[in-house]
Amino acid sequence: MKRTHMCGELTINDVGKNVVVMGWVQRRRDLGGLIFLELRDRTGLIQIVFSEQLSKEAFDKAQHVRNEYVLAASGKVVKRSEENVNPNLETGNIEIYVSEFKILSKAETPPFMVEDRNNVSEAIRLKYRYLDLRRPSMQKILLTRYKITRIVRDFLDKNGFIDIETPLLIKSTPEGARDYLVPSRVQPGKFFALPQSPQIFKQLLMISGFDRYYQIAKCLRDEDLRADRQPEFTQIDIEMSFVDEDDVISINERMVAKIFKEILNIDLELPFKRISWQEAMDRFGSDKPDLRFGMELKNLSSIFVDSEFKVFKDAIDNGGSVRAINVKGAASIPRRQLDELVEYVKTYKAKGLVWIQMSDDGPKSQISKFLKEAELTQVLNTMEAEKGDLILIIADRNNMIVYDALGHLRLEMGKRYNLIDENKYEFLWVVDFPLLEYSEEEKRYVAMHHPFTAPKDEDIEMLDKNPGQVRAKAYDIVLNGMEIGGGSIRIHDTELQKKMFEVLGFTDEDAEARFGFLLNAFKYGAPPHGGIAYGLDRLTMILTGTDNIRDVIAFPKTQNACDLMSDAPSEVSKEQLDELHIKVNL
RNA sequence: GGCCCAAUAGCUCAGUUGGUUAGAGCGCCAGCCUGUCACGCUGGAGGUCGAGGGUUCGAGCCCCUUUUGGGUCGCCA
Repeated sequence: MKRTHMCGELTINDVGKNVVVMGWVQRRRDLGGLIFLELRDRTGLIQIVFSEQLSKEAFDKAQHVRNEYVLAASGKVVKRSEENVNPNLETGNIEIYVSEFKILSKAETPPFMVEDRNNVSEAIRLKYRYLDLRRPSMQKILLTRYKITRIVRDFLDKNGFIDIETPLLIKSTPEGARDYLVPSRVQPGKFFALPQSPQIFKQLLMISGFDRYYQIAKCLRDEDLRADRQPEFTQIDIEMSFVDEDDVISINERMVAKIFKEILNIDLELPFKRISWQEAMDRFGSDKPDLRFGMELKNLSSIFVDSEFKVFKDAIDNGGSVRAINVKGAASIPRRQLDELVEYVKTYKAKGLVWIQMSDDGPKSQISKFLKEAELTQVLNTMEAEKGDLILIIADRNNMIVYDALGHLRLEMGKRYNLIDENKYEFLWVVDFPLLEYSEEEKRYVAMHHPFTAPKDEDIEMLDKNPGQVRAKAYDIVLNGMEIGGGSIRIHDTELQKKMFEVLGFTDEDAEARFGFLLNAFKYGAPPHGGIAYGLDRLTMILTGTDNIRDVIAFPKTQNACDLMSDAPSEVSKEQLDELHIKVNL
């Protein structure tokens, strides 16, 4: 028997045809003298019918068929009578009268039913991932993922980009995330790293003159996992020569618009909004603001410069600030929930949270007695507070803590009060990131993006005296509060790159040992270049409406970075270790 | 590394203040059933209550440790 049709593709137009379908048994309904099976393939379901009249042999065999058996069934497509139509099934107006069929493969009773309404725990799903992936919703997600990459390849191809592979076994450059290491058998005691991204190689390809490059590239980072983070993930990696920020941004906007048009049939308005990193932090307390709702941060510092309320004044005097959000209509929040919010902001290192409830009897706050009448009035004016509102204030000596805590609080309150329209797609570019940030841990400046990001021309002179103030030619593309991609114009000048390494605290020897090959390459004529990389997994999450990165990856890892299906990672034999000259020290 | 949540039948869950033989739905097995479509009816099998220790006359339930899964902070150039 040769398959003639896919199950879900049969229609009323096929009535009368003799067809052969193949697939898995979704469900069996045995009425005694009549057996209905639903047969499933990736296109959908079709009901196939067995009875003694149609074929005694087939009917007898069908008695023994169970769920998830793999069948080939041959028979005639028949229109169902009016009263037997199943409106819940795509193919519900037809069925196949089976004259002959073959069990291609038997199946044990699966640990869970292969159906979307089944609410099976993720651990079980991951252990039997091949069964989980039979479910239509999972098939749809992976199909969408495939469509996205196809659109991307199409678009980039038409715009002159070339897909070039870069190596997986590369030099470890201990800057950034923790590397996955691979021991070298040939060179005892030495290790490769798996790439955190193809960053340096794509820059070298620009120096090689390929002009426009892309790759759907696996990236590996040995860091802890999150709902949107896997150790092994995929980037849409792009690099272009002879471009500035606007060039990169505009071609990417067109690509993203094409993806949204073809996947969701949504026409995005171009160009996307652009705001500076500073503005994003000031207004939203985040470098990836969710623009689907307001509740913007307001700076109250000027009100409290001479305040008698120590907490606020102290924050301001020490270079910090006092900022707040207004949660409209939340004044009647119970005390217990306010206490929870205090705990919530503490997870972001805020020391406390001041609230003002705009109750019917006027403003109520736990710090009322510390506030002067004029201060309160100014706060309420600035916050445009009305009866029924809840003002939440955070002060700290460290502005980043104020931003971070209040930014997360804004998101949390947006969620709690249902202010987020799930059908909206709010894009923006966040630009003018700081080039460097000071690391308390390492007591030095570290690159905010990566050490190859170019500073803005007008800020280069500050590199020596005021490195924290230098802005970068960097841009992130943000959608609904998620960073879906980021990139920059790169340094293409040996001297500037050396300068950058110097600011990062590398000695010449360090820089030479780690990145000497790149510095060398710059010597032989490097074009100005820049690019971007998207998180394909996160993009797919948004386009499929999932909030869990494991759902958009066929075979993902658990929070402990394990594969529950294959049981990786696992121990290896002594022989394998010996060959690699590795001794395990537990 | 820290904090929080969860773990009881194949799956999803209930299980009262610590008290008789741990339940339900789905699934599974058997029988009946010719228009079902989450078929129906009848009957049946199925449990190391994640693991280890403790308290107690008595532990699914309380305490400690631990494992696994999830969320999160740190971390993620």
